[in-house]
Amino acid sequence: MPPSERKKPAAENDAAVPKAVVNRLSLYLRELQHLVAAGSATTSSGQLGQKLGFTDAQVRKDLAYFGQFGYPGVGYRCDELIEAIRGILGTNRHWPMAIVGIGNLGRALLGYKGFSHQGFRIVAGFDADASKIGKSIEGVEIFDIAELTNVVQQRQIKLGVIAVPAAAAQQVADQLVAAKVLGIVNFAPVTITLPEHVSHVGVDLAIEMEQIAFAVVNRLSGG
Amino acid sequence: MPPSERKKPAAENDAAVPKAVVNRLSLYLRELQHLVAAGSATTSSGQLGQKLGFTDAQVRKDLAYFGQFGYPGVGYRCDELIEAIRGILGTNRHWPMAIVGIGNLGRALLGYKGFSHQGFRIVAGFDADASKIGKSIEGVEIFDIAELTNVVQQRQIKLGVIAVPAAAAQQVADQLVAAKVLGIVNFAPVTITLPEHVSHVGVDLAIEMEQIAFAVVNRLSGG
DNA sequence: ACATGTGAAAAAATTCACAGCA
DNA sequence: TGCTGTGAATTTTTTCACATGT
Repeated sequence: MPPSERKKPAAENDAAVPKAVVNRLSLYLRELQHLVAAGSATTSSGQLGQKLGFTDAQVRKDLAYFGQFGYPGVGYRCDELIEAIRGILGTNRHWPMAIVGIGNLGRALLGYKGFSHQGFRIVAGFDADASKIGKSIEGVEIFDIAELTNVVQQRQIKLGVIAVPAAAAQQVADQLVAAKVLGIVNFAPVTITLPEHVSHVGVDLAIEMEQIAFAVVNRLSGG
Repeated sequence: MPPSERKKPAAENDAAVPKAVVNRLSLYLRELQHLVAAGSATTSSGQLGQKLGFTDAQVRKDLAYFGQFGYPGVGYRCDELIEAIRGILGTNRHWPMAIVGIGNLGRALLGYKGFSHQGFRIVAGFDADASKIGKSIEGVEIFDIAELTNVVQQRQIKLGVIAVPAAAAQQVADQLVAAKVLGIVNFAPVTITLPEHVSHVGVDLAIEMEQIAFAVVNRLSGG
């Protein structure tokens, strides 16, 4: 019998969960999946923390936001903790998603293998370039961006990924919001403005490089 | 006369600068460059913060880690602050870099236009696949990964980008370290272990999607 | 008048340290 | 014994609020 929620109804309105905690949760999940692939059945906060560069207390405190998942004196059963974290993150559900902008980055995202394991399925691509429309790339149909609202509704798309140039990003974001996606990941190097009820995450490849440059210039090893 | 450093020698050993501060610095820089492109000569902590969703005090405190860059009663001169931040981040230098792994993502990175504006120049690609070696993609020569050490030294490559499958990432990281790169950006979905003196940043596309899933499931709008 | 820069206060996140259970 | 879960202490980060400079 898994101790899934000996106390807390997993993600109650207790307190706002810091974004950093959610990010670490994803790292724990990734590490747990590697552990299972390597044949481990159980692990501990100490082992998990060591692999990722966190303290054992941090691992336990992070999990404590959501419930009690371990066995005192023993540790955590990997498969149970994986399922618990997937439930918390929502990656045990199906997430139909669309990529908008089929340039170099858009194509790379269409072919990325890592999404399917966490419930993300790319069910449409969009572009304004007539030479791409109607084609199928990596098994995904590419539509005219003018069809976005229709296709998002027909295919029940919940998440949109913006991979267009900066100048077009806000307009694409507006179209995705109008089509009623629930969340947006923005790869364009610009800040987009969205209504409160639409979640978003921004990823800027140049900014990641800038972080490494700073770390090097200041001789830091941080990750 | 810019007030560049009325007090602090920009990035002294005062105190460790939080990673979150450095990340926001990159966002300020991006926003300032958009402001200049839009014709603004000056801005203020309030305006900058509003565009990015931070308070004015936060913007000022972040900059205060590195010196005094503003004019009381006036604000900041965009061009001066841009140069100051570029100096802090180190993006006013030249950063020869290499992409290891010329799959979908590697190719997208080779063609990414956003790097050159911040001093990053891709001067080599590496792959183990004989059909790619010797070719030129997006104007970048692709070498056999066995040549990594030689090429890194010949071309004075300072940063390495890992875009290989998870199973090969640690080995590639070790090769980059042996070739004496100063920093590594890892796109493989695995935690890599590096010596203390090599800086690193990890970017996992699936984890970014997981963050959006969590935000949606918990009806958050955070970015 | 207006916006910076900065001590002081407040809030948040992390680490400590130990009771309790397997 | 070994490891979790968690209050308490500590450290870090953010916000406040105002003296200072233009």
